[in-house]
Amino acid sequence: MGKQTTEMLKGTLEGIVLAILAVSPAYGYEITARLREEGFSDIAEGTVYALLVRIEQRGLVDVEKVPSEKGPPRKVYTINAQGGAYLEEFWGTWSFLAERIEQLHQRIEQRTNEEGE
Amino acid sequence: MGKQTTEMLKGTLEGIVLAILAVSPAYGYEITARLREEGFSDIAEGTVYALLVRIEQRGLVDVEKVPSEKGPPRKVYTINAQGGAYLEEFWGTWSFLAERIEQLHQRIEQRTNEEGE
DNA sequence: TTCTGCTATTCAGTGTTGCTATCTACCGGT
DNA sequence: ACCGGTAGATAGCAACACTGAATAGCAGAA
Repeated sequence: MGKQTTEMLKGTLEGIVLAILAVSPAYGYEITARLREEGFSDIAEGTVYALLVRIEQRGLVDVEKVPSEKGPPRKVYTINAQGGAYLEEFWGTWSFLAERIEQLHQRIEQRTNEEGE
Repeated sequence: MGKQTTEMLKGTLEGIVLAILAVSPAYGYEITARLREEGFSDIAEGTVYALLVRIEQRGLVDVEKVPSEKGPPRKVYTINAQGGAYLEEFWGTWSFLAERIEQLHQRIEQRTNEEGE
């Protein structure tokens, strides 16, 4: 994965994971798998587990231990009210940023085209 | 500024500044001002200067000292070929991320609406 | 002159975050 | 008994944005 991607994920990965949990509860290993399905192919497992610990400590998710047929018990994470509020805020922040950047992008594309004419 | 915004800026602010420089060369103080105009109202000056040092050391910009009528000489930054390439990559990375997140967002909005019906 | 205010840059220290690498642990099949 | 897949935890590292303060030059007011 590019270094740019890594840095850009900072601050967004948390929201992405919460968004995934908003679709349906999941445990760490599963979340990693879903991330890969979503196209985030190279997110390290360690990263996800560390992130889950963080959002649990902040009280954004509820946790339940569920025995697994295969391997050790799973920690299933469910987004709660506080997490929902945080996610709402996340979308707001994201939209703000995305709009400004999109504007900049378009302004430059325009400039580049004008130069070419 | 919200903590979410701060974290989200990581990895994007660099691209944003390069994008601003792609529109036209500028010096630090001016860049801060432009950022505020663009809507990034609370970015600290110290942050911008530190970032400029970084991109200069990576050779993404050319620097020229220009005397100022007011205050100390200005360091005018111009984006160069390498910086242009980096910026191209930035747009790619950004588009990738923005698409995935937008997808997730829409999936959740949809789900929420279905629930309400 | 001295002080204040604006322009302009620099720097040390801090906190958050994602990555790497490694470790533990449980289970089924060979 | 061993290995591969499932599942989770952790220590150390690097990158980045923020805070707060210091430095520096010049103009006009007190």
